[in-house]
Amino acid sequence: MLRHSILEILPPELRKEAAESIQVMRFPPGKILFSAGEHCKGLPLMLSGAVKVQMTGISGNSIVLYRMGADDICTLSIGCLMTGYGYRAEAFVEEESVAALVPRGLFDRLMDQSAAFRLGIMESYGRRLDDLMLLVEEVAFRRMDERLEEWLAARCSPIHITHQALAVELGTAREVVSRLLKELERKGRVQLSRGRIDVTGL
Amino acid sequence: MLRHSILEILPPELRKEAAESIQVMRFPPGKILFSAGEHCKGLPLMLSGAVKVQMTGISGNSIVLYRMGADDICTLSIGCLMTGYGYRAEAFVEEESVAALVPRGLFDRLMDQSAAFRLGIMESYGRRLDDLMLLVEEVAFRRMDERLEEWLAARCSPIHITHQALAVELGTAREVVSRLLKELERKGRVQLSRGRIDVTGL
DNA sequence: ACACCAGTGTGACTTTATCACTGAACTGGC
DNA sequence: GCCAGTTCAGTGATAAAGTCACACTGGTGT
Repeated sequence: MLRHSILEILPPELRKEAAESIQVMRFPPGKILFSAGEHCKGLPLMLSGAVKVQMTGISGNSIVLYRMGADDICTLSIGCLMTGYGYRAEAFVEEESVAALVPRGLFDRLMDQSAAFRLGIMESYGRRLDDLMLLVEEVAFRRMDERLEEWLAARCSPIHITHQALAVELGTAREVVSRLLKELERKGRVQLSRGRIDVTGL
Repeated sequence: MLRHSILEILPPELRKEAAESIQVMRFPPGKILFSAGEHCKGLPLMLSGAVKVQMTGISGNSIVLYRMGADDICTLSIGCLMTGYGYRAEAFVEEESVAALVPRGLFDRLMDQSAAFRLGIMESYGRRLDDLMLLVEEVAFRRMDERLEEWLAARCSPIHITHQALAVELGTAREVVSRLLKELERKGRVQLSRGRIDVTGL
């Protein structure tokens, strides 16, 4: 417990409080950490695993905004905690994850007393901002076929995903993904089957 | 000097240090606060005015990411200061602005010793994150004609802007804006002239 | 009065999004 | 095994948006 991450380098008094008030939770893949509209119950500090954060527009379409991994603090939750508004996005556990749920009071004390904790927070914010800026640029200006090929090239070959899920990754429509993939298959670059893409050469 | 904002509620010792090490600067409209690739020289804390932050993609197209106003701290600069990387975007002064340039050392001390300052930082980050998430959704899923009409409706009538600049606001191409505006003019909703749009009814 | 140039208009074409529907592949029950 | 229900994938038709190329126009300065 509390073996990892930012929390292990706290000064002794804080470590004690942390050990007492922090809830460490384990989330299985598929679990929804929070959904849109919901209110924040505590600040998740990721100790391990992978969580994707995605958002659904008024149109009903969704897009993956970014992913959180070990040592990330959920910046979205900080915002919700501060403002009291509900979440604007939803978080979906992709790989078995362990997260420490930091209550508000402790969070404030940590911010007050640990420079290392503050640094961790700032880094998480920085990463998120960067991710989102890059995403805006991608979505606004880059071509779909390029983005799709990059996405495919970035993972290892038997990729298990549906066209619908891939469309959410890229922020487009399922049909668009289907057509582009079919085109790639015609060119002999991938091989398609239900729920699976084999990359044969990019 | 230091009459405003977060800085006026600091404890006395910090106020003194702040007054000594902070440079208050005045920027005229049109001035570029920083551009892409540049390195961060100090943390701008906006005291008044308006600055727009925009980014240019590899394609050469640009998009306005968000705007900063009074009491905003430039979150992008925090990231640059921490990581040492250059800016990914550029900041353009729209209205005469006054900003306090906080050096790194003072920033760390402020974070350490002022809860109010920390809160201000977190709020700025929260706003930015929110702005960007909303923008991603807009760009990815919403129709251009709707977005254009909303943009027009949100300001008061003789709007002085070129189609090119409007395209950057919305993250699209100049031609698209020209055509949509022409269409609106045909419908009698706006009246177009060089560098100017009169909204006659939306 | 003329040259120059930023700003605008538009045709032709490509890419992407949307709608509507078909069929194919898995699932669970019987 | 066979069938019904469901999820996933393919595709035509059409509309919206982006790209490229080029013409025109209104203002500026000389």
